[in-house]
Amino acid sequence: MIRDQLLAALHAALDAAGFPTPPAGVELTTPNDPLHGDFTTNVALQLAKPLGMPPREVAAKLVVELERARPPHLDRVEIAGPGFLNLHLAPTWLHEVLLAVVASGEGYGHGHALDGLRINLEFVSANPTGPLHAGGGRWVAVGDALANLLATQGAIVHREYYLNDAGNQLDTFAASLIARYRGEAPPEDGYQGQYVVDMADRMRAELGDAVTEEQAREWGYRDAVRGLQDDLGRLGVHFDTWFSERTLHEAGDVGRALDDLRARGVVFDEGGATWLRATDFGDQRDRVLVKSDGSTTYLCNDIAYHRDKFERGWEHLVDIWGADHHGQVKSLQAGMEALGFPAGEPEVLLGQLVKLVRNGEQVRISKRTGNVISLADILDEVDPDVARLTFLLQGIDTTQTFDLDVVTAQSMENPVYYVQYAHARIASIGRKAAEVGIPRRPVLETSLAPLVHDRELELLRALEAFPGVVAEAAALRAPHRVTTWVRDFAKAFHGFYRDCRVISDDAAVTQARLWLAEACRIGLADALAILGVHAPDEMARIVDEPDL
RNA sequence: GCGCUCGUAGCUCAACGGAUAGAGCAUCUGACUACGGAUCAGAAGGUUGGGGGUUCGAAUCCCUCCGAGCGCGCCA
Repeated sequence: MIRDQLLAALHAALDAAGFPTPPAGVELTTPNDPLHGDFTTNVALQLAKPLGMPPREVAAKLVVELERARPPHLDRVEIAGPGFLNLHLAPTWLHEVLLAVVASGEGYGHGHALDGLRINLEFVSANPTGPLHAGGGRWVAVGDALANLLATQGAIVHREYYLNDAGNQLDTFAASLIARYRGEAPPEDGYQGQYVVDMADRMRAELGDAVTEEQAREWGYRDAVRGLQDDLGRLGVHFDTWFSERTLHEAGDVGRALDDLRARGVVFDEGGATWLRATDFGDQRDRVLVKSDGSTTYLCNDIAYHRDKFERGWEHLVDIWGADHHGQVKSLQAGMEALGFPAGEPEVLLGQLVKLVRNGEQVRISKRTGNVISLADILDEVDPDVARLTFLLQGIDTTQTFDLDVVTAQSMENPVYYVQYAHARIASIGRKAAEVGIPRRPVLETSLAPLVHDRELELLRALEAFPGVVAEAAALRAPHRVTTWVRDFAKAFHGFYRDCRVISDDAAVTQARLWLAEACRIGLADALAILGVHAPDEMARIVDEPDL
């Protein structure tokens, strides 16, 4: 595309002027301010020092060469500020962007950086001891969007949920459930939440009055998993694999992982326990794998689990964890490296937790103490699209403040509707055009020359930038960058809609703008698809209450 | 004490090492006989926690101090 052509022209200009290519390569970016041109490069600044020349002088020589070679669409080159080279292009280059968008359709913006890479993405993995809590929704939304994002770059992405169904959390939970079932208080360190009482009632309705502790354990586990799947279903998230920790033990995989580690000489016995030489692989201290009572630690099981992921054919592992688990990252990676897997596997994305606020005060959530605001509670009050986008508004490395009052009371003001409204408006324009008998002619028979308004060019510039935004968001594992782009893009569209009437008496302008609208629709739909948010063709009309 | 992640407008958050740090909300002022007003235009709002350093250029990288959250088990 145009970027490649301009880069080639820049390299040619460097050659012609007798300048070397900067070690970091030639950077060609789009300036924030349109007054600074369509593209800008800092090569002159990068070369000034090694060449021992003032940057503006370097730039001047490059301008001469560029004007001689004249890459396509180039209108003029300006030297600005300390030595930036600003390339101003004719609007025709943006018309080519429109054609590219329309030609790619729903796949516009996708890249190939991860072509064919088999990625296993594990996220959520909350214990099957109760419903997902409101803050857990963050990992649902972020994980699913990240999976979509990695897939746009050609990766084969597998969504996986790990069920800790073998540990003592489940024992504690079962003890709490049977206690409630018998009308007793749960153990002191058990699960105090009201939802356990509700579960006990359901269990009685289903299984009768003679439930044993073992039956309660199984029923409670199944019911909790069913509840998790319901919650995820309401957000439209589907996991390809629900991996049960039990099956790992039953298949003997934990033992095999240990055998592997022993064979590799990376463990030692001390104090009746078996230790991993984790410090040899960068961990702060060595770690216990087998306790003196013969049982394996969580770490040991987790190593076996991640080893299993590789054995199932996944080439790269990505885990999304809450930041409260960051202390385990190095240990797991040390264990995996000790097994001979590449350093840095699994790639762990640490997400800061969600701070829930209600009535201006922080709500501490704990399944144990029973202070639970569940994701389902949120979804009872707001649209799933609102919930998803709310969690996708910001990067995961900062704590998110989720104000329940604001999110519910101002649900209608959520940015998701602003974006969806832009999409619905485009569909509405299409309906209107059909209504007044103006069919859209084939794009290749349409002159795009009428598209010269600032609003129109702004939209096309944003569309041109979209593939880069997606590629970068994928590389940085930052789905919120797509959110930022689509909000800005919707804003640009609403401005265009206001200033540029699509359907008018001017047939040529109408045709060009119908195609521009279609390109915008594609951009909005592509971005929303990554975020897992619906792109509706129409929205319920809001009827304002008259002021009293 | 050690480690990880942070600190940006009143609030919630953006910003590839680039040019005058941007949005939304809240506040104030305006805009509909036309494709959906869930919209648009404008105003106001900042010493990017403080201080050093690297760089042509720092919110971004390095050091230090202050502050916040989280973690430092033969728990899971």
